[in-house]
Amino acid sequence: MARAKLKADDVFNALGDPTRRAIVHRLARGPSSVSQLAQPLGITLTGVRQHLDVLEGCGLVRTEKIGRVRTCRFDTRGLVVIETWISMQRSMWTQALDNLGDLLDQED
Amino acid sequence: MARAKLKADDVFNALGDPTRRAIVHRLARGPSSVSQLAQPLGITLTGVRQHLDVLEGCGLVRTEKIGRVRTCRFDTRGLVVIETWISMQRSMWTQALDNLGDLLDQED
DNA sequence: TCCATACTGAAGTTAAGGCTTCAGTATTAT
DNA sequence: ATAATACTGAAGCCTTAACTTCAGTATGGA
Repeated sequence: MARAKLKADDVFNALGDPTRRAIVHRLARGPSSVSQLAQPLGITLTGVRQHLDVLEGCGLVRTEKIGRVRTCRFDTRGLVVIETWISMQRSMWTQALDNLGDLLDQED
Repeated sequence: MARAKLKADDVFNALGDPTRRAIVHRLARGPSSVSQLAQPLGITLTGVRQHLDVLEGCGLVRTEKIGRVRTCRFDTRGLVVIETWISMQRSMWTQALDNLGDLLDQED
């Protein structure tokens, strides 16, 4: 099944949870199995699995199951999505400031 | 009262909510009163107020009350915080890939 | 002065989501 | 073949947080 279009909403929602942020942070340092992720987090494998679903769904993590081990990797696609969102807000804001400046220049 | 240090955790948490993202998006286009924010969102003033507290607390919005009107403005400080977090993860990931490459080169 | 506007704060409701347990399945090791 | 490992899925618990109502306060206009 092909992956649906990645949404900034979903990425922010995913990173809004501290445990998921910890997982991303961990995976940025290198790949890991589900068990390895679970251990330092102090939550069950099931809990980790649920977070991985969310993270995979928004392009922050990719996973691959080989044998009985699922290997999880950092995925930059999710980051790209929010980087785009952020620069969008920034440019709108700059634009708004410019417009205000123009108005002020026109005064008198 | 001075503002506490801004945390990436708080900014992501703030942007994890669709209504708050809508508020930020709106304010990036220019300042707005609380009432003006509430109207298109279809929630009460009180609801908006609560979101503004969160957004102000993490440096995504600044507000200023003049007379009976509170004017809300976009604030880029919050964005800077997460931009930093993002580039941190990216650089860790790049580093991890480099290390892997070195290991592979050493083989044989 | 009287009323409308613009917001604020405390308190309650409710739904979502983060986590668990438990009972599986599939894979690897002995 | 047996047992241990590594994970999965369904179901439920339970806290958090997004929202509301309602009863204010302060400001601005007629």
